[in-house]
Amino acid sequence: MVNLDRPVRVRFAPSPTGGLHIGGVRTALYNYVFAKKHQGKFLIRIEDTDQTRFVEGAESYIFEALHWLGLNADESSEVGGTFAPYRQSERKAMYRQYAEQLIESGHAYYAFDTAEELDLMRKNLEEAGAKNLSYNALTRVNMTNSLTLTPEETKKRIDAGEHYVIRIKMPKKDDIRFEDIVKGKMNVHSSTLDDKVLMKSDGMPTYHLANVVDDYLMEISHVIRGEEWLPSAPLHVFLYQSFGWADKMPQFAHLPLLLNPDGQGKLSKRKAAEYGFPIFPLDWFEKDKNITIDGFREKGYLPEALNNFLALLGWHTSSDEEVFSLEHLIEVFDMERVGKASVKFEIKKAEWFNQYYIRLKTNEELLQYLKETFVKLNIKNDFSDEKLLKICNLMRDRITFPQDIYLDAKYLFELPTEYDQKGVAKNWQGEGLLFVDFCQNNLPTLKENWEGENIKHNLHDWVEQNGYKMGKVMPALRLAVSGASGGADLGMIMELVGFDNVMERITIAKKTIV
RNA sequence: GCUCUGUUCGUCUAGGGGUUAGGACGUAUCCCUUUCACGGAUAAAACACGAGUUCGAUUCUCGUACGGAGUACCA
Repeated sequence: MVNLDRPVRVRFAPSPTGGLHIGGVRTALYNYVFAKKHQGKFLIRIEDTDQTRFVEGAESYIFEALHWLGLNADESSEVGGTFAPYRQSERKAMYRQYAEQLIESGHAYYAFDTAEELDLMRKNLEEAGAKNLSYNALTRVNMTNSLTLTPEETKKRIDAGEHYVIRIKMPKKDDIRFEDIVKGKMNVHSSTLDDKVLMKSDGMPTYHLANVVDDYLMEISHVIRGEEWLPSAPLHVFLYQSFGWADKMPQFAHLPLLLNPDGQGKLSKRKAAEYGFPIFPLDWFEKDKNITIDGFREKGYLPEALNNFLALLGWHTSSDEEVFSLEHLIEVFDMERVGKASVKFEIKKAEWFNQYYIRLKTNEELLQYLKETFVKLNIKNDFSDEKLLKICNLMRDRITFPQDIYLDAKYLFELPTEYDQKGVAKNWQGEGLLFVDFCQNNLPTLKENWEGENIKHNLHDWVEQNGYKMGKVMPALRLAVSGASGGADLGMIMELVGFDNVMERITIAKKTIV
């Protein structure tokens, strides 16, 4: 059950380590929608406690992506807020006191073991046939920490500037229980958990500490995150208890993971590329490799389509309704209806949504896309807006992406360079050729009234007068004019291309097609 | 390995002790059309397996199989 006893405040907490994974985008979406649904606040907190993984530009990328999707934060490192700062690196100083509080209350301890010693411990444990290789209640008694050292020795080492970490002291036997909104009742025995590091030797907190402290301080009511966090949730619960914050503990909701289309593993960059779809919302430039990873936006996906598609990956209403605007999603969303099972990411439906939302656009909006495409592909054209608008109208029902207005109608902008093979074999003969000749002779009579509908009617009349079969004859003309066997209304194509151009195309076709 | 977790058409899912197991995407066919789309119609397509409980189980329980996650001084 979703607990709504206190003001809803949720956070999306990405790490600025690279492009934002599409799974993270979905997490942000669910957080946003949940917050808005309950008149709550949606915050974005940057979890940059790992200085070695920090990537320049990743944070601004995250904000740009979320803005594009309309998932704007009420509080964040970008817009600020009463709980600022919202960047953990800027909160560094405040974590230590909490870690020390835990040491004082006996819930944590200092540990001086080096990486080598840790490796050695694990190796020995493995050789001894131990099934649990972790730093825990059993093994900590053999390690170098404030539990095995005298207080004096511990102090001496710290004062001497020796590197140390602070670890949680996980109880030997204790049941840790909590209720997850999507997974239900959880019960984990503390003996299966380890003494996770809370404070790193560089003075930075680990995710676990920072996350719990910040969620508490920022009065987060619900933690909505990916299922990969489920195994560490008991640790987080234990931290709340250890701090004495049990009554302020947020409610957890662990979202099912997005899997590769073949179901093998978490959705990965590699598999996404293999299956030919983006995994990042926006283009992401990887400096070290000097390559750009495709983004949904640049591929032509509309934000409303992506949101709609993502919303349905792991969530569904009890009705058959599947088309939701963000606003509508906020109305109908219900966290309790989030599914438990992981979800395979198949792009097909996203394409369908894109096509669907494109058809909802006005011709004027499509015109903007067309112009953007021209700029992007460096295409020059001397068509008037009036003409371009007609092109948009002509193409709107047959495209999946905005750039298709141009890409699928190239023949409107340039002379055909090749002719559809199958079409030629099938239609460039007999009646078809006769009809093309007929058109070549008679089209000039329409020059003064060169308009799609008029051309079409006359074409139809001519077919009838000559006793030709429409299906035999029109494809040949189409071939001559556009080079293709399929496509938009031929009359309109001819109007848009223009009389002189059509005549030229027919001449060229007769010369070129053999 | 260990801990956690999951399993309804190809995919996303609805449903839930007695149903013709519903929808959407995709696929196929048909209608519309000069063609391609759009639109409309139709079809093929699923309860992982085995026990138990029950008059009855896809639905509840337990196992099995298979999948996923975690297992760092990363988040």
